[in-house]
Amino acid sequence: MSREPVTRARAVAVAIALADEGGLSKVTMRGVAKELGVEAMSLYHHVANKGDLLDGMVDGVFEEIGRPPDGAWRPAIAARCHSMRDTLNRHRWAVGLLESRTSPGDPTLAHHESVLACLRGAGFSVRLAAHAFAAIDAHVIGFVTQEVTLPFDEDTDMEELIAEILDGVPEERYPHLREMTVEHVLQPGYDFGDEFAYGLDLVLDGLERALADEQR
Amino acid sequence: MSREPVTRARAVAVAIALADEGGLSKVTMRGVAKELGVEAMSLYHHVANKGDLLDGMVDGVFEEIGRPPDGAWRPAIAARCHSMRDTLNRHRWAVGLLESRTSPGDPTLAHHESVLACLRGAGFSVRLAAHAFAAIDAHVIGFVTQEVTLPFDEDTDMEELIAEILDGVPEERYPHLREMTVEHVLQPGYDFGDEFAYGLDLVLDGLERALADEQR
DNA sequence: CAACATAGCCATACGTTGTAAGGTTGTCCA
DNA sequence: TGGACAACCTTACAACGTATGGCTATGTTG
Repeated sequence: MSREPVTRARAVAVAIALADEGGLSKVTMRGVAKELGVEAMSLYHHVANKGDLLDGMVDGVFEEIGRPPDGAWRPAIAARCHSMRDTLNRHRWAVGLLESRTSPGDPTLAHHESVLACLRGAGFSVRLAAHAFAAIDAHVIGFVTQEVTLPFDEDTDMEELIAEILDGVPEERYPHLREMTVEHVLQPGYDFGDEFAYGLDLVLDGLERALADEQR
Repeated sequence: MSREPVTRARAVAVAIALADEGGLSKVTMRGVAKELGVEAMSLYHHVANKGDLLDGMVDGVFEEIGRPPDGAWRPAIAARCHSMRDTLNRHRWAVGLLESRTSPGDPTLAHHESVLACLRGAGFSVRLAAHAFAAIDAHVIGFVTQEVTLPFDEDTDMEELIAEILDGVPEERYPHLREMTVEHVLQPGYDFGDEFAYGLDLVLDGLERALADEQR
């Protein structure tokens, strides 16, 4: 394919592209190598093993996530959370990797550092910043996990999907699930993605209050 | 190993046990079969394919999660969230499966039904119940995802781990990360798990307020 | 009782995976 | 000129999911 020399960065970039278009299962040493115009074993001169390649992909994703901009902490954090959600949705395979790879590289650490800096700079104590950090990322990661599990393939036949869903959710057995599906989820204009901002506000509201308490 | 006839339920149970002790990668058709005293292909008379087996594992996990008990909604929901966290921690492979398997079985649907029933029974409107449902599970799933990624293997040499961490988090490059590690995380008595309740309260506080608003 | 269907299990085989071990080629410096 | 080194390749292996096609008990039916 290409003729530039192989590098770790190029291998990671190709792996990300492959995963984007065909899921994580498309990321094989042979597949990445072929895309680079090279044989599988040649990759081992640039990455230690497949795990190392996956670690690189995680770092690549974190590099894409916008850091909290300057200014008041709340809009700054909200912006980076929305950016994180967008990025993780653009790379649907990434949420899964987050929890299997446990050796963060520099881009990942640097991103976390920037979030922490934003909070501490806004007057959060170390303790409250720790609370905030965990709660905020839990919401983002958890929400995207739910989002990625939804049975939408971006272009699915809605009629058909609806029939299928209602078929799998019989009235008698799951009355409340059914009620929510029919009266809310299937209503025109409903978008599960909107729940993201709602939940995020819940968390940020609480943190705002906690910060005020702390500074009282 | 065993001589009772193979069933889907037994296969799923063995798969869960294997995953618990050695991670998801120990779950192979051959491995599960051997544990049942049978050859790999025999499993296909009881599960459609490996994906079906994994779906069964997810359902098995949801069966283990306690449903919201009777009584006031807030303690009920909190109890089921703590139960969910405990269960997902007992089966560390499960969070990863949640987001890759998209065809919930009856135990999974029934569990969600029970949560929804709790909220609706407490007076949540359909719309607010939808907000709550998404926000609550986002927190639980997201938090456990973070938890599972932590570099603790339940019995790791702390001294060594600390040195390793501090080595990977140089003062100059990640001052806030360093500060948090040294002044907070590495302090005696610190337990990341405690952040779970804090974040959950943030979410539940917000929902309580929203419910009050709604009923005003 | 004989004939046959079915359920449950197994043997063999194929293509794909990660990667160990070692071989080839080309470039650059002593 | 020679020799080190980097980049790449070839071959090979064990383990994976599963398609295909058996085998063998048990039970059902004429």
